[in-house]
Amino acid sequence: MNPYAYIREQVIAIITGLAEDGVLPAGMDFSNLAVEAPRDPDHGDVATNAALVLTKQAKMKPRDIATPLAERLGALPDVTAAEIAGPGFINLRLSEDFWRARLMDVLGQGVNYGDSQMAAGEKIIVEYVSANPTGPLHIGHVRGAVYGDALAALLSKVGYDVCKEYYINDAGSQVDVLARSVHLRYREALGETIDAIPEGMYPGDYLVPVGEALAARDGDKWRDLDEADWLVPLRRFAVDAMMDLIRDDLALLGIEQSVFFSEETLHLDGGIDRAMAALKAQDLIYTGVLEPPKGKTPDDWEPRPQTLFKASQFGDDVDRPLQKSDGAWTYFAADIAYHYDKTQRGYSQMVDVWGADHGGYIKRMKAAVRAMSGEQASLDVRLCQMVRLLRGGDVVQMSKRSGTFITLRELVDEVGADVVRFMMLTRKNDAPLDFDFDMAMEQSKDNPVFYVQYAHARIHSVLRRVADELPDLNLDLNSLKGANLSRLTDSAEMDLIKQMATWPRAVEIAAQAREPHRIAFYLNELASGFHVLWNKGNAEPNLRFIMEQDREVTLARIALIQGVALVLASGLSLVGVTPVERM
RNA sequence: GCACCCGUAGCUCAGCUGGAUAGAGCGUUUGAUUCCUAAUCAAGAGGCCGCUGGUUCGAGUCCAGCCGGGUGCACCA
Repeated sequence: MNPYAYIREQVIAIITGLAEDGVLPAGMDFSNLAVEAPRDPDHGDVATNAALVLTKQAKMKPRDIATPLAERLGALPDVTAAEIAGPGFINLRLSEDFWRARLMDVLGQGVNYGDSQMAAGEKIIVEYVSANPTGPLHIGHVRGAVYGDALAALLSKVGYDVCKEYYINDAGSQVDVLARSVHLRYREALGETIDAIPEGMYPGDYLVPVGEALAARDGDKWRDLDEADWLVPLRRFAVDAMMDLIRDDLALLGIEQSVFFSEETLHLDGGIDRAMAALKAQDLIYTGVLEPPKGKTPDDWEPRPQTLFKASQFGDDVDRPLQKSDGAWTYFAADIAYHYDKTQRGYSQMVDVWGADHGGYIKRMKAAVRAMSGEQASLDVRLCQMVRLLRGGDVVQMSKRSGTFITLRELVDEVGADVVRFMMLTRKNDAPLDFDFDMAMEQSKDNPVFYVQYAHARIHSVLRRVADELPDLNLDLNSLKGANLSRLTDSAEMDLIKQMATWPRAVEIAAQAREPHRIAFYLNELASGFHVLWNKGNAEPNLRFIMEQDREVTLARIALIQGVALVLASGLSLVGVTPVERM
């Protein structure tokens, strides 16, 4: 149960009752009515702003609303105190048994605790990574990959039917360059000496095995042909090889997308034509000449008629070209077709995860989605800001040209997938992030991953120990559900239960905001709550988890920390981090 | 020149979509280890929430305008 949602229902029921009794006007709008935890715990367990938000509608003073409301709230069985505070807040204290019942929720639902029906099976598509298939993934891709994957998991948790998708840019000129680079490596594999990789080709060693594989499969079949004869088949071969590489890279982070959508298919099977026809049918395409960009005009600027999409009708700054001067479709046209395809597949909610350098592209893409779906579909673009690598306090400079960029594989090899995933979620996605190698390697509370994992491992350490010391005590979940939780009375114990009780709400808020980093922050706080209780046991031996002379209290405390372990484990798996049991 | 993102403690950042006396970690000062993992915990100091107006019972949060930082700006992907 989500205690805040539950109390909110009670508040609304009471207000409705008061309206029936003529104390308050009927038919008021409750959309702004909030029930949440007050910042200051001294103000109670939950607080509601009901009297404040209704004051205008009811044409009554906040306190005149709050007084009868608080009176009836105070009479609820779960409420031990209801007081009016400040400008008209009502602060409620809930009974300890109410909170203890929340621990039962956790034990009863296990890792499913916190699942929500917020989205009730709605379809949503999350597209992320979508790196060009021209080489292995590097550090710049990692953040979007982790963010997108964690977001997808979070959306599933609240009931969405999520499709995780990768858009393969396999139709542009960069894959021609890839094919030529592979042809070069192929000739090399057949025994030719290649001095230096020419300017404008991909120099990376990762293409050496691709050339070798091609030679092994096809022999010298392609060696002496004209480029026109090998470009298309080699492009396909090379892209497939790169996608295998990329899938392997993603697997290192535990990321597995279900659909890999090829841009090329849109060109081949008429997908672009269909999308363009849909726009044309609404008279949103025309031929025109764009103004030169303000500020710095490109040197080779010349006015030329182009096929344009009326993006400005849908909130974009200017209309956008769909065809290049040579008549070929622009990337934007293909992108429109790709999103059109998503709508045709039944997705009216789309999330795209992009790098911050694509920020200027958002308006036109959202405009296109709105236009071609007749305002039925919406696109949400989440930008991930840059990641700076720090080592020894210095920024690690990276440049593709000098070959000093760090690959995803190198990063995972050095610090491990768990650390990479968690660290990438310690900032909200639209804030720049510093990834500090020294902190990532640190095995202390400086490292947030270890801090949370340590709490989980510590709990399992206790569980092992109690099994050892009290072997006849039954610790399975059913026995724990029978524990006498009224033996949990210490403030640190109750605080921990209250923290667990906020998990369902934390999940929903994070999903609504599409901010999985909130999960990482929640886990840090829950881990902290556990460490506090642990240390309290150090100072006061009667607060330890294992009390050999008092099996009843031991069982209750084991139930408590088992609950914490369950929430930690489900939160960690939500962000894709292993809940280790031993460290 | 325009668009988007950011500006909160010495540093790095949260702040639950408008709530009460603005929080955490690092760093700093002080303290806790015969004890279930001290890989941890407790306490103190530290603030013009970039600036100025506006909206209202109430603004770090919303709006406008400035200032400062980042990203991007026909046909490339």
